[in-house]
Amino acid sequence: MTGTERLLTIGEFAKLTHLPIKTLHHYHDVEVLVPAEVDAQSGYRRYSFDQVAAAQLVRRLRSLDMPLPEVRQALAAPDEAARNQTILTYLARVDHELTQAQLAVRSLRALLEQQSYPIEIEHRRLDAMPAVAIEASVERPALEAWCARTYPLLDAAVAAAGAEPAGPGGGLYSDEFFELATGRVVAFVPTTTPLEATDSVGRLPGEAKPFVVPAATAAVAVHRGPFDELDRTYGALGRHVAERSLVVGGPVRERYLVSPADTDDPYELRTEVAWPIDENRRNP
Amino acid sequence: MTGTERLLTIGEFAKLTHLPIKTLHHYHDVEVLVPAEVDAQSGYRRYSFDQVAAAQLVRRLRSLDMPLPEVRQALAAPDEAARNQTILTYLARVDHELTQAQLAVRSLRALLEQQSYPIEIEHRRLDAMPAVAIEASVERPALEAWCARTYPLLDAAVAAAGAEPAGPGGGLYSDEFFELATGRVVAFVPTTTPLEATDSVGRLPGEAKPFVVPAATAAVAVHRGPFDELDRTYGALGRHVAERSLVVGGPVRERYLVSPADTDDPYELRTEVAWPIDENRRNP
DNA sequence: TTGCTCCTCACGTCACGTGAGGTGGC
DNA sequence: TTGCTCCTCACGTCACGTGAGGTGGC
Repeated sequence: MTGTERLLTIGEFAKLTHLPIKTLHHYHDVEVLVPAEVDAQSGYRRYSFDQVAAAQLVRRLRSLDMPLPEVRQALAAPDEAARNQTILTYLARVDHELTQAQLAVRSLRALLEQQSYPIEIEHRRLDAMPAVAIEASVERPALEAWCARTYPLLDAAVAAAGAEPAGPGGGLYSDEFFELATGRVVAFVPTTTPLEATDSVGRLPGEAKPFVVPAATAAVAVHRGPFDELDRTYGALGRHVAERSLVVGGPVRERYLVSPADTDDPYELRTEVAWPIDENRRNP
Repeated sequence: MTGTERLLTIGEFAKLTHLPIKTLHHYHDVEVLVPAEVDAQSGYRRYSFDQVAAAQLVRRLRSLDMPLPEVRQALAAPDEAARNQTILTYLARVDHELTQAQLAVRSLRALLEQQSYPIEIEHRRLDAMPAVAIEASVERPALEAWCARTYPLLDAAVAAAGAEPAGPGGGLYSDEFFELATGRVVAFVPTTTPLEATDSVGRLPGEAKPFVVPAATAAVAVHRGPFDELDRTYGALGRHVAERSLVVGGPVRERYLVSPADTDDPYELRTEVAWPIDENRRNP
């Protein structure tokens, strides 16, 4: 019996942690779980008992699909409080995604049972609107989080300018956003009067800028329900436009009549989708 | 205006369905969504309006992580009823997994908050037990489903033999099962008396065979809670055994004192884990 | 005619899993 | 000494994503 604790072979460690050997190899490669000791001659990995707890944590985090780089960071946290904070933040994200997924299941069941409402489309003249806007290149999966950050900034900018919002916020979506899954998005909040560009320090904080949502004629429909069902409304609008050989006249715009800021129930959401058309031209 | 409906370019189709062009390419490659028409000269893909609904279904199924081969099968179903059945079956699976994931989140939160109970280990002599058993090579992720199928078969076999179960069912788990994530598993249900091998037709239905769970001395602990937290108990047992330089004497065995057949709440589950040890030998 | 859209092909990514072929340890 | 455990290395998998380099369509 020496003072040094017994070390475990990779096979023993696998049995204790319920992590397959090949997975442990991988975690060594990417430095998520580095063995306490590696035999210089044979290359045999040896793990300490103290690594069992870490390995079990990795297994749990991976079962919740935390990416390995994030797992590595969590394990490398300076103290337990910091580590727990990282993990709890991630768990909040997972919680939210699980709720979304459950809604998606419900939604798909409803779709299969033909419970979906008919989509009504009308043509409407949209007047130009003064607004405050933030523009960015956004990746599709990050859109929701981006909006959650951006609209409060816009509201703050409107308030800071001493103005009033003139209606619900909205967004313009470039074609690339849909075709390449990443592209320009303009988020705007309309104002009663046009704002001037920053003429005194702090007038429009952050990236917010005065903006005019251009006038347009558009095919318009109101989408009811969660954002990830928007494809149904887009499909109906696109079909409507294409069947009539109408020419698209600019980026699609959405207005958030009932937004996530107004309700927690995705089925209460109301989104106006406007598909601008060029009245002076037709497709052959 | 001809009788043929207008077809959509891939860009238009992407916009309507919210599927990126690159993803549509991939779905063409693997024949999940084959364009209605492909221009022989240019290779340009053309999609029909009728494909929009299918594409939206694919998007929804993929957002729920249905593998593409399954998506293809669902779309290829002979009629709508068959298609819906396939999808609903999958949705039930997803529902279950989402619930499990939510439990995993809760469990991890509890772990971080140190809410875990202490694990008590005792050494115990386990007598040999007559039983009925089914043996198979099982992959780790499929274990739960395999057990759900197998134990009812064993119960039926015991009943068919006119015998009585002599206690809760259990399993023997080979080392490869843990180390390679796939290996031999024996599921058994103990019987009051030894059964004879099939001596009349139908005596022991299916793959069920008479079996004797060998006697052993073991370090034993009772695990409380969901199966995917079993690594905690395995870690404690493994540490206990290794620290005392005990030699492992055969496959780990579990007994399902309170099993999923008895409760729907994973926190009510009780699993006895026995780690056999060889009393006549010691590690150096 | 000029952009713009679309094309193919090869390679990258993420987290492993799957052998092949070979060596170390009790 | 014989298995058994463990090793590395290269390649495969799944569902795309990322350029490079090039052509078609209005």
